[in-house]
Amino acid sequence: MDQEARAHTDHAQALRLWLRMLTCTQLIEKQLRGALREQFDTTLPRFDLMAQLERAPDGLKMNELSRRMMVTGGNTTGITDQLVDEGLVERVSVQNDRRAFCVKLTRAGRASFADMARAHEDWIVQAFGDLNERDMASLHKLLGRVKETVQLRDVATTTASSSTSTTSFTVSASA
Amino acid sequence: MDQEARAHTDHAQALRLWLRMLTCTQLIEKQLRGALREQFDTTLPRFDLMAQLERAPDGLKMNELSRRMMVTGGNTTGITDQLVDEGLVERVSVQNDRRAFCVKLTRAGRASFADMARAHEDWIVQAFGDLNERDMASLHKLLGRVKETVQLRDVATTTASSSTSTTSFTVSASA
DNA sequence: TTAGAATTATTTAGACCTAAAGTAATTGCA
DNA sequence: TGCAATTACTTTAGGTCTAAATAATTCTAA
Repeated sequence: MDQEARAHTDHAQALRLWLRMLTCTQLIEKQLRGALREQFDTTLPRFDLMAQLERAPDGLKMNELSRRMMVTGGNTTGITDQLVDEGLVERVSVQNDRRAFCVKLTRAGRASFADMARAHEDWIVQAFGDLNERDMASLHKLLGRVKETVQLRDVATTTASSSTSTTSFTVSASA
Repeated sequence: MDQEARAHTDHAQALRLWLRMLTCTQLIEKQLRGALREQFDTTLPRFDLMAQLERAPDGLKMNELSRRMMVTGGNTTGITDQLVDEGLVERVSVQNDRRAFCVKLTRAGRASFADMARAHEDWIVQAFGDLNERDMASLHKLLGRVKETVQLRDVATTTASSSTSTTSFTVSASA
């Protein structure tokens, strides 16, 4: 009975926590989206793609770019197409693999991103402006544990669903 | 110089924190989306809409429903249409205001939601499974402060943008 | 009372995103 | 070598989401 009561509280607590986390993320995303639109006439996914490329000066292959953005490949294709049309990004063919492209920021892309990144940084700093360094560190750490838990689960489920009825060897080999 | 160095660290810290928070949310959302699809052949927005109605037994007007779901009205119209077609939700006309509808779960909708809510609860509890009650309380509290900060900013910007160059009277009147 | 402002919901155009299927190139292996 | 499996990317179909425009109703104030 005591145990059941505690279990019940835990569930409600976890649900409340999830709702709050979702709300925070959505509010911040909404603000970023609006500000990017107003001040730079662009969108969050386009900014995200360019941010990934900025961190990878040698460029990224499409599949790696999709993985880092946590979106599907088809989606990445579309956004890359736009940015290529606008001259902010370029597809470079890869030596020894004619299937793959390496996507890079152009000079114009780097310049454009630099402007946006400055503003973006300010927006984020303001969003967490009520927290001091210790608070941020603590939040970062707690979220790190959540991330680990969920990532493990993610790997487990995708492995399980992509290999129905296998030996333990196959599972450990693919993991 | 010392101050500049600290400011720089703060910025990087806030950015890392934001990226981690975004990643966590996206991972959990992705898992929920997949599970709802596999086990109940439905989607996250549909589930969210029904969850809002479950918490409001008297039903909600479309604009209030949109506000709570934090999406635009047009979006809510589309999802509501689907659920009405499937008999899970109903639009009831409102007394004294022929513009408005009150959206409610039907009996079938409540039953359907009850099943999904049980599973949803388990998924969320698992996502935060590595945290004990104290961790969750601490995370909840920190996110609460972030939420307050961002919500204040949100109100400020929407108010400002909807009233260009006005007297302070007009601002306070529309707020 | 009545014109204009505000509110409520929907429609529209377009971007985003996914899952699944399709195309082309590469690798592995018998 | 030949061919199956894999890999890289794109295309397609359909749901989601936004911002802006539209239509209907209600409110407000002269």
